[in-house]
Amino acid sequence: MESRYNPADIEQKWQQVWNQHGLNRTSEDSSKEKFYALSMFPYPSGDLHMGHVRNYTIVDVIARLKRMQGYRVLNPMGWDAFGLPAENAAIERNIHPAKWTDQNIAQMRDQFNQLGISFDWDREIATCSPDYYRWTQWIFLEFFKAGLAYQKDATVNWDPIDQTVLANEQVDADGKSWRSGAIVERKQLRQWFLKITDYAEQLLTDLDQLTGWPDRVKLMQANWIGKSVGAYLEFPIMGMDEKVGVFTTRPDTVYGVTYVVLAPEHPLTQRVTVSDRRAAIDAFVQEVSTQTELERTAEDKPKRGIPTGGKAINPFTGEEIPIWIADYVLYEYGTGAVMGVPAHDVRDFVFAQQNELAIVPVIIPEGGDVATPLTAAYTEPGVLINSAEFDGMPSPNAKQAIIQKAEQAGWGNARIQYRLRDWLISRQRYWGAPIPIVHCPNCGAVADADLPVKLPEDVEFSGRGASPLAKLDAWVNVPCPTCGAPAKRETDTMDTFMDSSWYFLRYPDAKNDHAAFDRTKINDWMPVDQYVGGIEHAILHLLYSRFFTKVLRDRGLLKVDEPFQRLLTQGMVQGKTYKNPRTGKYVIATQIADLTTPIDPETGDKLEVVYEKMSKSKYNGVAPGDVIKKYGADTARMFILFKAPPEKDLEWEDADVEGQFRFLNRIWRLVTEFAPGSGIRVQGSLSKPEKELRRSIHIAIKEVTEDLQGDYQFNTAVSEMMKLSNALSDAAIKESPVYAEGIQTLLRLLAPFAPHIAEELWHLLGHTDSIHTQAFPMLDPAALVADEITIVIQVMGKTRGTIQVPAQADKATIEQSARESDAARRHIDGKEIKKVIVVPGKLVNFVIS
RNA sequence: GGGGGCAUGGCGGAAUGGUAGACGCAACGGACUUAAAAUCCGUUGACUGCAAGGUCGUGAGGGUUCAAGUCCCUCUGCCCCCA
Repeated sequence: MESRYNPADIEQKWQQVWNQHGLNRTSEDSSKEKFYALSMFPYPSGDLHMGHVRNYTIVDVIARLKRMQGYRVLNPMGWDAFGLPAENAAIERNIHPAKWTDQNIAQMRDQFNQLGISFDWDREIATCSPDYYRWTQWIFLEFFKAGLAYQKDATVNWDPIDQTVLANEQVDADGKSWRSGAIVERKQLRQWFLKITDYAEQLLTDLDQLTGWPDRVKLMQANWIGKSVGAYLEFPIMGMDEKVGVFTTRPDTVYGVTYVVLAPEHPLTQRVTVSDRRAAIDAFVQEVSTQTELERTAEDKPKRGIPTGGKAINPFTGEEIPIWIADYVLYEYGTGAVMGVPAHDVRDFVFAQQNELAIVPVIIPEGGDVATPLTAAYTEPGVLINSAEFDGMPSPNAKQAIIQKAEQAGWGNARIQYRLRDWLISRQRYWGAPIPIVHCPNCGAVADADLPVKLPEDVEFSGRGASPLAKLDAWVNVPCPTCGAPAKRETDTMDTFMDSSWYFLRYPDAKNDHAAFDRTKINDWMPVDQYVGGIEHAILHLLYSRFFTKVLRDRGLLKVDEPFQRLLTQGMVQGKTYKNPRTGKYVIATQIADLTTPIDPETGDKLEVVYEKMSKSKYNGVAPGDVIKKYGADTARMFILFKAPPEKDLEWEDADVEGQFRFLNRIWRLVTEFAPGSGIRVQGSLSKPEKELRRSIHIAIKEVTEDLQGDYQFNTAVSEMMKLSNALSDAAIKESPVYAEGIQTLLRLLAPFAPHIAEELWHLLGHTDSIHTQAFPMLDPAALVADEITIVIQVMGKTRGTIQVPAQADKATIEQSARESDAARRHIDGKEIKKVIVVPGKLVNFVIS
């Protein structure tokens, strides 16, 4: 039975067999419990990279494990196939986005199969296919019907040379267009939004349901939603029947308001500006309009603002206060205006000092004094002063009391505000799902229920001018679905996050051509039991998917509150880079003479060796195909699983890949050298070495099973298999049925991790059915029982040695043996023992004087 | 600036408050070989000792405890999110 382990021979063979037997097809056996394993679907760039390999390997182990544990498992795959790169390829290489995307998908599907990932390809989806995006459009219309989709003006990046709208990714760090190099302008355009803010509170509170999510992801979402509790207050404008509305979390400081600030874009800006300030204000507004939000609000930048000349009244004090505009106040955020309380807000303090605005302290520390003049803002809660009838009141009470007064007087009310803003889904691009709306001069925006609204295929891609769709008159001009009058199609397409916010709902019923999904099927399979993907999606994709799920639930289309039960965010795969610390340049490894003391071949500088995310520009990428060719998919999988815990970054190291290849070779030899024994039923009494080996076997089962429960510690699971493999090689009882049990157990433990070699060896042992249809090894607790156990001897908490005692020894016996041990006597003889702590099964600690 | 996380041998990483460094990589020594590769056996935290053993040791400092990598406080460094 001797042969060499040659992955190339066996991997393709088994992949074909599994395919033929439909081993990866989702079981519909309703007597089994369901398990929905999901990987974040990739953008079909054409090349599988190591990050993908890691993601999909992790999910595949889980899926294979759950199948062996008797679940019916849904493990689907699809393509997040709309988006900019396809359109760029069209512009640059004159290939149609659809064709380019299809080619890439075919290539990547092939690469997936080489890895031995057990996807159910019968349920494959591509978001760019009309069979799919017709339902994206349908879901958009559900939002539209529910009043959750609306239009308003918003800012876009505008390339003045190419006369086109740019995506954020097409604007470089200097604010220039990727194509024309022109400075990008900001322009207002009427665009579609989804009212995610209506669900802000639910999206926040339901985070508590997500017990299987990493805390930091939940925290990131909570921060993103950004709930703040406070008050809405209105400041009447002098000489006008208008008010400036502001939101504040500190209504207790309202007596310290010495000015109000409007966002430059605020409609009131023009109206409150006095004539001799007009020119200055217009110039400022113009200047600010070219700045990005980040530039305007960055904390290290000076806050710039100018007075409008207009005045408002602080209704609480009755005093006149100036109205300013400033770059750091954003119109999109909150009410687009803020009240200035320099004494108690850091930013306002700086702003007031710069601009010589009044600073009136109204809060002092409890039992403290007013520092005059104030040298910094006092931002803590405290006790009110200079606040009329509220003087002496502590901040928390004052907040309530002041809100109450505002409500009675009609000056404002309590309000909760969220940082979260409505989701802008319009994209002025071709390669996306068209928004199924017709604009009619009589009826306004009308839903086009005749889905799909297909993307026209005969389109010209120049990267210039309006979106390719807007230029197709025949496509744009249609009769209104309601009144029949000549009308125009919406030419914007949807943000690709729309496509990916519901794809997990399509898999359970991927081929349905009369509905997005069948209610029974969706309620059967949802929620996803384990979702795995990169941390980069911690906020947007996951938040949008949660939002969609809740809206569809409220439309009566499904039952779950939350789409993803458990979430695992896997770490990056990093490659070894050689970096010149002086020039900051990366050097290709093959150009370095001696890798142990790397020297820059051009400059002679000593190179730094660091691990960074794999990328072409850093020359540190490792192609999955190359690794598979050299070592096989099983080795690649084992390496990735063993090298680091799944949520941590993983440093690609060729020597460690070799290590895993060696391990699989050891298993290969172990099994091929083993003559199948007399069966694995263990009967009668076992010899001592048999008992010990059997104990090792069942410890491995226990540890691997525990490592794969909940937290998925693949790295330690692999090391437990290594221990078992070591124990089997060391065993002197190769003829024993216990040894046979060990070999078979090892293979079944290994099957989810290295599916090909496990299958091959399983068949070499004479089995005719697939190892992947076997039950995962079950723990026999009786096998774990040892006759003797090791007890640690400590003196004053320091370990001094160990003793062996019978497993069933009681406390007194253990203590007695411990006292008599050499280890203890060396340190306790002649000393007074003050206390003895006996932890049965663990240790004895002597406390001496 | 606010919030969160992390820090363990030469390296990746293990350790329900109970023998720190499992498992692997690298390194070193040995066996096999004409030689090498592969494989197998052994050593490998530091210091000390002929040995048995001892002392120190999980970023730094303090604390709780019979016992701390693990819990609490302060600090330093790095990473992430938000601003």
